Amino acid sequence: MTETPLTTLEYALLGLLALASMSGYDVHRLFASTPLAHFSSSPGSIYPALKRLAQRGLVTAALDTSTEARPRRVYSPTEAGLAALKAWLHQSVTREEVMRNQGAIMLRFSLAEGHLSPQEVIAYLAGYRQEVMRYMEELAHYRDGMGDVSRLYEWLALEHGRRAYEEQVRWIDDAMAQIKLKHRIHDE
Amino acid sequence: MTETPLTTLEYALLGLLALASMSGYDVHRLFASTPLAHFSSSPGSIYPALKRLAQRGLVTAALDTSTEARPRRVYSPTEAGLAALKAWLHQSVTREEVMRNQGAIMLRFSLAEGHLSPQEVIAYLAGYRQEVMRYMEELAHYRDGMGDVSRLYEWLALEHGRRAYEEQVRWIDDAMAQIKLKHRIHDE
DNA sequence: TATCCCATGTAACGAGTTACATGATTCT
DNA sequence: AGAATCATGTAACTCGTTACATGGGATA
Repeated sequence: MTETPLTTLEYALLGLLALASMSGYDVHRLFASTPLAHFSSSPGSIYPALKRLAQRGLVTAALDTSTEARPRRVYSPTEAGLAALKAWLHQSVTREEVMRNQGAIMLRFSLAEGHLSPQEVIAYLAGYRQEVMRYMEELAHYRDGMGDVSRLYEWLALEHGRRAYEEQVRWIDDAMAQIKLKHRIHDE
Repeated sequence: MTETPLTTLEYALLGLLALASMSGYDVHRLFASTPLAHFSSSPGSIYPALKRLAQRGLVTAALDTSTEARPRRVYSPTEAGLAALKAWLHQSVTREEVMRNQGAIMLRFSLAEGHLSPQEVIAYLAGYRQEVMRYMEELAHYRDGMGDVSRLYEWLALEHGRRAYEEQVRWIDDAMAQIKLKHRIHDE
């Protein structure tokens, strides 16, 4: 097998279609109107991605020839598609993602509804927190090696990054608390 | 002319070479060791990018045949290269960048040293602040339209974004204060 | 002797962007 | 009547990623 993994966009599409079957144009409108995950709404990215998913057998297209001038292709995930989505949602946050693919981390989180149990989501966030903390230590170590603050702008840029990660940890803590509250989960 | 703009990576290279002439391998080591701007350190991205810059006449390569086994190609920016860098550094932050290219914003800031006056950097940050505020208003508007908090994870994800932008504003304010302090610039 | 690091590159591939194309329907 | 919107797609292009190639010097 050794199947190549899907792109972030493909997983996003899979997650959306799991929420509700829709056409490529529906996806386009969603991406154009939603500020959440910032994917491009260009047809040149969406339609080919849907096609790829269909070729892999992860989604099926139902032709809606009812009222429309052009037949709308309404996509739904297949069993294999749902399985792939779930497998992806179960992946814990990696250091790599913390550094350069923060979008994927939040995408998995926001698509977890209905696929992961509250306990699993909390475990996911706990892993996320750990990776952020680990990376922040590394950043601090690097900054210590920097020594003088001769180049102010560079130092401030580093501080910018550090603060962003700090804020992430605060958010994680609050998010975990809210999820626990909603589902009446207690520590220990 | 209608020259196509450079990629973020190419501007980063130009900015680094303006700080100090170096070879592709030096860049590789820098990218591999520095957590700052997270570019890939793979040779497949760096060497072709340097080549493109050379073809455009923005950098020149000096062959260092002194002691090395293989001749090192040490790159330096040309006059045209420095001009292109400066033009880029003078670009103010756009809404587009705030949404999906935050890295470029900070890259320009951290490379401004020696190219922009403190006043210009402060103006840059002020523009940055304005765009973030504007975008945050849009986010708030969108969230109000969301209404119920039935889908907790989606709501929390949105909150994550909002907080990140809030933190950015706080950082901008602190950064501006520090720069003003250092250069003894007073308001009004 | 063998393996790692220096230092350069190339080749294949994939995915996203931009721009274009089509044609019906609804708004002005 | 003309413009914008719905709804689909394709083609060219560019850039970055991965993997491979080379070959000398240093290290074990």
